Amino acid sequence: MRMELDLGGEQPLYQQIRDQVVLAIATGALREGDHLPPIRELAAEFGIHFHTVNKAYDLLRQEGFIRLSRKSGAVVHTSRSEADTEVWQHKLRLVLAEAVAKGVARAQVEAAYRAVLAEFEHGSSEDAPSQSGRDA
Amino acid sequence: MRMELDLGGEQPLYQQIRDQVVLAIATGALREGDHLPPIRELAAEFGIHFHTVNKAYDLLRQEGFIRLSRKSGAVVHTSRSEADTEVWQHKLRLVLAEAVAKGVARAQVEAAYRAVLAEFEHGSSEDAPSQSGRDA
DNA sequence: TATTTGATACATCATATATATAACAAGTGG
DNA sequence: CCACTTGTTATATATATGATGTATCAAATA
Repeated sequence: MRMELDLGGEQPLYQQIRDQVVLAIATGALREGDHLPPIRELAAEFGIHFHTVNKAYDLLRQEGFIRLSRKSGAVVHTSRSEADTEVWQHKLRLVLAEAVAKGVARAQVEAAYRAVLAEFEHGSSEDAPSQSGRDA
Repeated sequence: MRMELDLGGEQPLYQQIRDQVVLAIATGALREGDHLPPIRELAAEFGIHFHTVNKAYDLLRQEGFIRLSRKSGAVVHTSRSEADTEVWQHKLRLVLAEAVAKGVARAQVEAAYRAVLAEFEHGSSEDAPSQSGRDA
């Protein structure tokens, strides 16, 4: 997976990493069982400290997106039962509120919604192979 | 409008205030021309410093949701040309990515989406929604 | 003039972010 | 056994952000 970080951006680096991974999972660039790069390796790639990457990975683990172990490193873990739906539903409500409050037409909101879901429609078996770190 | 702040919460107070106002506008609780409470008054109501409220109002002004003046105070300003669509579209993409990455069924995402938009349907202008919605 | 309004300019304190260095623990392979 | 990689943890430091405190200013108004 390719990742882009905005050094000196408004958003924290660990949050950016976390978001990129979530997006990669949603688009299918990362799938169940895929390995994320080791924290030191990813840190070196971006020229940041491994603690920052570690924080991002730890956050992803807390949210249930990956599993961490000294044995297998960071592994994508998508098979999740219905968990905290309130979290993303609240975020969805807020972002839609922003659009509506800004007077964006419902049709345009709908179009954006469809476009995003279409982007995340990676069926079940296609996509490009994930070339990240090591892989089994 | 009623507002609830989570003191000591994870999110900054000024961000919470900003979000509450945006939500109020989306739901129709706040409309074009409505006045927000003076910063000192709102600060006193929540027991926080007026600087915090001032920061929230300033953020809302930057985003174009309200207008500030010593004359009229803080006034809701919804009639706005569709400008930065990239901002909320990017947020929408991320929040939908979270849901998809967590394995939430598309039907459930759709239901949440419909429910939120229905909540924001305060019979203003815009285009009518496809009346094929159902409950969550 | 006195009051209300947002706007600013300082300051302090606490927390968050990011880096730096070091060490530890578990697993792998020469 | 030893070297290496992996995530994990512990300090420490520097900077940025969040929130408060105090004070003042500027424009509008009663």
